[in-house]
Amino acid sequence: MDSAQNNIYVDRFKDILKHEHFLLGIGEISKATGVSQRQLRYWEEKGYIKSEESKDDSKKCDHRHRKYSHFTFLKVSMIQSFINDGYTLNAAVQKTDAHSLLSKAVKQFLKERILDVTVVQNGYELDLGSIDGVPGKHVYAVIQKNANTKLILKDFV
Amino acid sequence: MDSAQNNIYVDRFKDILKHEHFLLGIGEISKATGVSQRQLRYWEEKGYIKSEESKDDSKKCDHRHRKYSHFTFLKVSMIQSFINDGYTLNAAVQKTDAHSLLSKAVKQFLKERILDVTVVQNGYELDLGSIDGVPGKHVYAVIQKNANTKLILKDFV
DNA sequence: CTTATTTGTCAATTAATTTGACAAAGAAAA
DNA sequence: TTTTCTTTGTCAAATTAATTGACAAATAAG
Repeated sequence: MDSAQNNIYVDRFKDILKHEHFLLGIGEISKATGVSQRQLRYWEEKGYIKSEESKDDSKKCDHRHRKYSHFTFLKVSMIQSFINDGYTLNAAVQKTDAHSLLSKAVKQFLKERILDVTVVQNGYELDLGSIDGVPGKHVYAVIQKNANTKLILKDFV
Repeated sequence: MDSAQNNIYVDRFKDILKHEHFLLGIGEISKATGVSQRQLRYWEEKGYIKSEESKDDSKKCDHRHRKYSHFTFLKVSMIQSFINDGYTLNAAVQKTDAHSLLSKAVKQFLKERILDVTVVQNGYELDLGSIDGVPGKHVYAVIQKNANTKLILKDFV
């Protein structure tokens, strides 16, 4: 992956990361979050969460299985986290909505800042690009199995 | 989110990121990747990909709907990307398997390096922690809507 | 205590997936 | 080219999973 093999894989990976968009069924959301299907349907009825069907009028055919975005999955996880700590449903939703864009920001970071990838011993090194005030260098994240991920500065040619 | 509100949300978010584990049905994988359900079943039959059912003997009950991990979703996306460019199925799988751990490395990075989150104008600032050779400072990712995500160095108290 | 919100459960219906089989298209080999 | 092997499409019958609607129970709020 250091040379020619590099772009053949990395460019595809970046492209997949950038465009990935999958939906989850109610059963999968329920299992992964611990929120029952009955709760999910009720929360949707009350407008706290949205399924693709409730967003798009063209998909509003009866008896269609609900599909949820990964964004909604995280939202449900967050609401449930607050509920587990004693918040009411309404309060949990309010707390969750206050920073609903954080998950999108993290995705934006990944899409914009993974510039390149190199293979290293037991892992990978991500090129995160330049950092303000340090010209001629890039920040790299060194990610290795059984080691703490660390950041380093290296000359960028 | 700058003060007391902070941890109430950020710690939950980090925890959710760290432990999120959802599965996808064959229909969702197929729609999101453009690979037909017939192909996915065949690829599994040939051992190129695995569903949860094919991993875990205890789940090997007949007629159960297949579930795939996000890791497998990315793998299928990658295989399809190679196939779209003219690779045979076998070659596409080989190319894909060569760096199958990259997606896990990226997840590891997120889990280990998002130390804190602060609200800024139109976005968020992620504390990515210290960087080798620059004591007393942390790297921050400033993520704003309608702006390129940038990295900055700031004193860390 | 009374009312409103939220969730569990059941039954009947509809949707989505499973398996198995056969055919057809595509790639590799003779 | 011809033959063979790999890969995918399609169909039907069976099975699993989700849908809606309703009622009851549990929980929170007034």
